[in-house]
Amino acid sequence: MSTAIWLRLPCPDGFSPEESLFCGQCFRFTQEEDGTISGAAGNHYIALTHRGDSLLLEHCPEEDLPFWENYFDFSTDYNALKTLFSRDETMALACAFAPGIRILRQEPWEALCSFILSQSNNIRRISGIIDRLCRQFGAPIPGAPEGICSFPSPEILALLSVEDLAPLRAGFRAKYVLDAARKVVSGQVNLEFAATAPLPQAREHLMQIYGVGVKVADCALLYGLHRLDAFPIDTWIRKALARYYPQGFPEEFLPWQGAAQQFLFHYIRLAKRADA
DNA sequence: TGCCAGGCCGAAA
DNA sequence: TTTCGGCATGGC
Repeated sequence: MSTAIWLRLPCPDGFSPEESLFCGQCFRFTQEEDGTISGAAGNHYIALTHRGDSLLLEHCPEEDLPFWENYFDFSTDYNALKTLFSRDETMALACAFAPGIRILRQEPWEALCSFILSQSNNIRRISGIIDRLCRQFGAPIPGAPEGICSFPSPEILALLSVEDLAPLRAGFRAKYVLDAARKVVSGQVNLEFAATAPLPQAREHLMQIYGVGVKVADCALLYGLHRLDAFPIDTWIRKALARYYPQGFPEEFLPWQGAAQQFLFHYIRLAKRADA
């Protein structure tokens, strides 16, 4: 019988791993009945339990702690953001619904690829496709349970064909992933440029990829490059904007409208408020 | 069983 | 410029 080695990672007041990991911004985590959450980001694996003001990390190498601190964006003051957002009535409800949400700092390629696969798809199936993608073309993560693999690099995917991706059952999205991988590897698409360019140029740059439109580009910018000014508008957000913000989303949220969108998305989608 | 999903592309009007 | 069908697949 093995003895678990636990590391304690203090977390900011109000942070919720459940709300952050299961609000539709990443697709590689699951939760057991006992509350344990496990999953992978990039080539890092984690199994965690939330206890008070800390995360208890099982079998986590100490050198991984900075990665997860950064991943959960512990350095950003979300209480200040929620205070700002809550000046608006609907956003106040959204922030109260899941106050523990944080915008995860995902790896740029992984986020881009994941949201290419997300289009016209549901979260459950997206998770399945990404799981098969990692198992097929990623590498085993040291210390992780068998079958938990890293997210495959664009260099690996760029060499594959649509036929190679058939086992993923990604449908028409497979050719989009390959085009993205090839353009990233060739340098035609530069994710570092997208991180710093003005939002319109960053969008346009990513939209060179076949199968990447405004929505997917903004998801890559928000979730992969932590550009909180990017504003992914999907079906739910479109409904919410039409219903609650016919005059447009509050301008004062502009620099952080992507973060605001995440609270709203989760609230509208789960509370079904758009049709209420 | 049928609807629809964190969209996008390309043709037609 | 706007509208709309098609695209693959499988949760619910």
